[in-house]
Amino acid sequence: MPELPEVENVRRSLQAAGVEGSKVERVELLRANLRTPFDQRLIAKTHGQRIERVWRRAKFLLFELSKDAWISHLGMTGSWRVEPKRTGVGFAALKHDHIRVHLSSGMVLVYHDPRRFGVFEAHPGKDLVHSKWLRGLGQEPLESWDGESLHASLRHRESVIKSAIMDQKVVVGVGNIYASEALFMAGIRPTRKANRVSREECGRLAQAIRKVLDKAIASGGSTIRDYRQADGQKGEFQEQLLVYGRAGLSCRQCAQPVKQKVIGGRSSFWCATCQR
DNA sequence: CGGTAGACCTGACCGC
DNA sequence: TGCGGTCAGGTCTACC
Repeated sequence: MPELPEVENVRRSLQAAGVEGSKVERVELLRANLRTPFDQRLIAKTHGQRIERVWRRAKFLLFELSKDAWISHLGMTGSWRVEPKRTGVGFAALKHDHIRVHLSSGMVLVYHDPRRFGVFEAHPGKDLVHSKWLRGLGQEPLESWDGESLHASLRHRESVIKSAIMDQKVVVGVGNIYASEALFMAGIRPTRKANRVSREECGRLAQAIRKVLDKAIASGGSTIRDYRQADGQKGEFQEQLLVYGRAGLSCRQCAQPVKQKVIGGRSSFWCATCQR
């Protein structure tokens, strides 16, 4: 489900719900694992700590606590939802709710994930740079990153450009939807070899990546099926998609039918006229 | 090292 | 109504 814009909107909606500054009473685990087994002892050690800051690195949500930290990844279908303080009977757990974080304010943060490709891990100490999940990640596209930097990473790449920009070592946050979108915006075919994308084209592509991610963040992300912000709101960027999911429909730029094919195992969309 | 197929998991949808 | 096949926003691993 979630690429950078979706994760960023979850982060903002958690922030808006007042999660930062609240105290963790208890993390209730409704099963033993997601993609990886929970370390119950490490998680229990975070009871009583305050959530100081919720931030994001790549597609990871990071909860910085008083002493330790939690790392959360939403995989394909993960979501966090905020259940407000409730007097009397609480909320019933839904199918696929796996984690309930009880805050002392009475608020409950619920992690829901049907396919369980997500990750939830407590990390001892606040210094997350050594976490195995974050090690080796490339640069944040919305910070100091540009076409030069992209060009340098792609120069010796033999893979196709679409796979390359989805590689989190090259640049983080771009997934299957925004890869197709950015390549369309830059006029580059997804099947082109990465090392055949010129410096100028890398400039346009880096710009396109930044632009599409920015716009998607501003629209609350793309809700294709599961994705929700923590307050339950859907995103709206799916209305503005140029090629993703539009196979056979006419290109918004030239009216030719949009093409679709599996590239690197993922469904990919492009316009053969507008993209070279 | 780089590249790619397969694995992980559930649910929705389509054709028979 | 049921069954089998396909597909889905991500990443790890095994293998060449």
